[in-house]
Amino acid sequence: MQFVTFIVLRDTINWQMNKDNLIQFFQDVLPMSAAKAEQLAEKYKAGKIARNGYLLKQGAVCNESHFIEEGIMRTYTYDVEGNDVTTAFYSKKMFPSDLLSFFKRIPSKEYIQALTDCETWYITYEEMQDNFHTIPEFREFGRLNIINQYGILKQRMISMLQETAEQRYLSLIYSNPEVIQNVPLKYIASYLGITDTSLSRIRKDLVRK
Amino acid sequence: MQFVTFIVLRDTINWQMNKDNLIQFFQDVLPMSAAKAEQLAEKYKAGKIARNGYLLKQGAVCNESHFIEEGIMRTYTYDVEGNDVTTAFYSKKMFPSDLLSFFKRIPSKEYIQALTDCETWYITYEEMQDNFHTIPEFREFGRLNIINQYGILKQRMISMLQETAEQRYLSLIYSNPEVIQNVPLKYIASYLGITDTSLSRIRKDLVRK
DNA sequence: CTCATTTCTTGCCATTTGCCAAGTGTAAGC
DNA sequence: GCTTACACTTGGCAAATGGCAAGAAATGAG
Repeated sequence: MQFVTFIVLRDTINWQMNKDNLIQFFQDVLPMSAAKAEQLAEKYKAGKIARNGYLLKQGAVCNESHFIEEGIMRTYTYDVEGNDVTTAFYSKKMFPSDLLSFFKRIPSKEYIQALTDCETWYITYEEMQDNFHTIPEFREFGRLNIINQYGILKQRMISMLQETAEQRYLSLIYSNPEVIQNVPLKYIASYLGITDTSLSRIRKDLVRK
Repeated sequence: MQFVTFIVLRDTINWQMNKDNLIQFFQDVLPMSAAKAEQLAEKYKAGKIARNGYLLKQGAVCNESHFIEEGIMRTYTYDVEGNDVTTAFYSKKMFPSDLLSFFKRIPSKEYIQALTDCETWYITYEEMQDNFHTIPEFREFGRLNIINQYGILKQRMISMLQETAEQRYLSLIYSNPEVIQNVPLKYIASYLGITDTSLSRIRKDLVRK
């Protein structure tokens, strides 16, 4: 319903997404002038993925790097028993992508799925390579962005080592409240490394406290 | 004892480490001629860290990128309760480093400690930056190496999500048998995300099987 | 609106793991 | 040799989590 309203507005007043979030993101990752950030942003095109659609499927080579303007996505794979395992959630201003597949040009092991209707800014691998070669700031941004992704992943791994499922759940609420509102509990549970049954109990206990 | 013998050899017959492992590593990460790989390897210097010594301490900026020729290291931090949490083990042909600290020039949150006497090849941040600017293959190697580290970390996180502690222990034995032989059980346990008591029991059960 | 499906909760019981403490074995220093 | 750490194992019990199944609640399709 919300999305329908949005479409109407779009058609009626010729609304279009602006790149402010993207531009700001460049500047947050790597200090640069607004003009330079706008120059980088110009390379990105608008994309849309409908709810339950896929940005990437297992076996395909990830060929686009997306920045989420609006919506929520998740990445997941299947474990040896065939269970669906959510490895990450992405919302506004995040970069859903299989870096390994994208940069090494190898088939991805995971799916990237839209959990709500999504709008993104994206650039293809070839375009990114071109820009890497011709714009030093782009190259540097790309490198720092990978490092940041690495840092996020590392933090997540440490939290798996040393925090209880309840603490991890609270951290997720704090860092990504949108996800809690919009995502089925079973996905959140597998992201936390527990079953949906256990997560349901954890939530019950939290209400009591 | 082994190490003492080694020193004697070194002094007696003027033995010196050769860079074959390092050269091979460059070629494994990024296809290139042997001559080019040797050129990159020339930039690296020999380093030694004695058992229980530190390659990096919390609060310091990681300023060297090491490749392990011989020995075992671990990275660890302290959690909120002050417990020592091992986040990774490194042995031959691996890259112990805090990438986040190294590339973003920020204080590290972790310690990198030698668990045995170690020999490495290393390069400083400044040297690496110079080489990035002047040798395209070095830049490309650096980027792919980061991506590979990201892939390793991701695989480890997925294993935390979907495997039991026993499976993770067996995987570690398979992938890094040296570690099992040389590292106190408590470090291995915290790496696996369990207590040393639990790991001891898991080992007992494995013997029975 | 109705029906079917999915999502979420709950109870029961088994398994895993944690916590604490005692005990054994081993290596290093005096 | 003796003592002192340290590493590892083991037992007992508590807490966390999983597996299974039933049922309630919410959602979606027609």
